[in-house]
Amino acid sequence: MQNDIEAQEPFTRSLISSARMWRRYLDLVFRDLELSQARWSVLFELSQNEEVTQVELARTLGIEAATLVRQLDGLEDAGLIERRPSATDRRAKTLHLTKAAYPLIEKMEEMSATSRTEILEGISQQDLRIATKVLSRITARLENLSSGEN
Amino acid sequence: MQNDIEAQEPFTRSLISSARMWRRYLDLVFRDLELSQARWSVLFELSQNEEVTQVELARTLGIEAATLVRQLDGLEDAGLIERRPSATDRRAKTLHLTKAAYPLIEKMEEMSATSRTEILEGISQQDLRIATKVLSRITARLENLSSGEN
DNA sequence: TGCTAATAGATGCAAGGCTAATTAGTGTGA
DNA sequence: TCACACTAATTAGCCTTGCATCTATTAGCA
Repeated sequence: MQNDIEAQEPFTRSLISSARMWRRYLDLVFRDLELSQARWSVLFELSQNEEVTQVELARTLGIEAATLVRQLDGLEDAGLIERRPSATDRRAKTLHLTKAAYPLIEKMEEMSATSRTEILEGISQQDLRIATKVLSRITARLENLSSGEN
Repeated sequence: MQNDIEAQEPFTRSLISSARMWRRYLDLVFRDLELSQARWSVLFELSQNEEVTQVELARTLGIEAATLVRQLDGLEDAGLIERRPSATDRRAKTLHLTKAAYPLIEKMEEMSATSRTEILEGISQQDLRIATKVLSRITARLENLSSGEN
């Protein structure tokens, strides 16, 4: 079934290092805006789906809730988001973008799309679709593995 | 040419988060050996290609030389590698595995292969090959972009 | 009802990554 | 040959992430 195990090793290396390099490149691109890739992804996710709680947001981002706390602290200090007490659960807080966030998000989305196109240039839509499918599957699998048998 | 730009966004997200999760999983798997994914990848690369200098190794790993320094410090403290002065350039040092490293590398390679198979289970060789190709291409592209236009 | 489990958010600490700056050594062009 | 630019390794300081732990609150069950 897995008779081509050798082919798997380069995959891991490419995955981890390309992700790191991509992140680094985005940090560079966003530098003038004083925001990192990490914070940008929080803002972007919120713009797609506001009013969520921190745990929910952390889950969709695939990071720990504790990690998110710091990003939110920074974004709140920068006046880009607000935490409001949840109406239904006094432990929880819901997250909201401020007015200041919208133009920034728009600009970052542009910059991010531009570099994406730049980086993915020359890769066929077909291949990209397959690669995306493979990566999603891996994410799902790792989610199971990490939580399941802990 | 890029008439399906929308399809690119999910790719970035999947890439960055699957890489993060994969790394986390490997850290967990290696925990008993007191080594992390980061250090393991240094050892593995050295086992493929010994006698290189730090800059060279950093380049093949896709990390900054400054980042590598700390990994090497740790590996040297653990008695797994040695830094020796280069014969041809007094600024440079060449890297070497110690005898203690080999059995450890073998064991880690096994563990790493096992989890790889586990994670990639159910993905066709064909798709995996395409995904690998896409990732390598991205790595190459990012290398150009980051160095080229500073 | 009242005790115990689980959950939401926050905090402390360590690892890994990056950039900027420092030190030592090479190389090159006038 | 000598001054200046470049390169190899290192250090310091910052950000992102993770795990472990804590507090407050909720929810489940006896």
